Amino acid sequence: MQTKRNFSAKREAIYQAITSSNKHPSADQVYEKLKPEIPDLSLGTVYRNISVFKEMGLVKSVGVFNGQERYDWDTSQHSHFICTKCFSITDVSKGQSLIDESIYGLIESEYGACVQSHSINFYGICRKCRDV
Amino acid sequence: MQTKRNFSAKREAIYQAITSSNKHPSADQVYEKLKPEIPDLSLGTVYRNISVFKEMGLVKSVGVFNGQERYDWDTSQHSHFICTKCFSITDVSKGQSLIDESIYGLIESEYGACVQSHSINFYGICRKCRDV
DNA sequence: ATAAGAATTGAGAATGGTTATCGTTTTGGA
DNA sequence: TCCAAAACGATAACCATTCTCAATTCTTAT
Repeated sequence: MQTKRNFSAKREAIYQAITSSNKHPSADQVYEKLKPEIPDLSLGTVYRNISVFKEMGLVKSVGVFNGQERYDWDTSQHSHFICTKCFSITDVSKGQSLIDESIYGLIESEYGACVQSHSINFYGICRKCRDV
Repeated sequence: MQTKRNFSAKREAIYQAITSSNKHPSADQVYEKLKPEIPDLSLGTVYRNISVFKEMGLVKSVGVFNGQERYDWDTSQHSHFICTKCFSITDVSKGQSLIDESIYGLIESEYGACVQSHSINFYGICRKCRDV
């Protein structure tokens, strides 16, 4: 019954850093978070392993905000709220579908495209930034 | 009755390059498009003027795809289909709202955030790439 | 245990999109 | 015309990300 992943110590730490919160960190944020406990960690290693996670389907990109790509360990369909001031990202509408996916068929018939997924982002000012 | 913008020749050309199609070009695509007719155009000027357009509200960002920011002259609410192979961007659902904006209020009450806008992107393979 | 080969890593160089700098040119009033 | 502001080209700087490569660490068969 060996389902445990066979990750290297650093890969495991990077994966934990991403999955241990819902902050949707950038590569650099993962790096800064781990630096204290793993002083000999290289930023390149963080990027390299995030690429691995993406290929494995364990992690996906939320998008590029403020110049940095942000990552999400929750690959199920949900939306995000992005603060345009501090660029914090919050999960929204977990479990509920905000759009009727019959729109996929409409787009396919109108444009001849093959629609595979969609993303919905909300933008505004988060509570913290608003309370300043 | 002087509503004509007072754009410099190059600013006007850059604006025309963006508004004359629905391709949602990147800065570099604008530059390459104009280069033949304006040989002494600088890429920096393209970036500079797009920033001006953004500040004026004439143009907004569609997002960063394949490492390049893409721009849209149509600032009304609509969605986009992005081909994950060639990164072409197509307008979708012009005129129709795909989500119930009452969700704005729900997000605001649940997270204390101030929601100002949203974007919906569809991803897949466009007709051209599919027909290859 | 051990050796060979594969996978992983750190350090730093390279890349590429975007922004900033600066000296020059152009523009638009007074 | 004259002057200040705006816009420009060229290029350097910036910064997130990717790549390179030699060194290190795992795997696994023997």
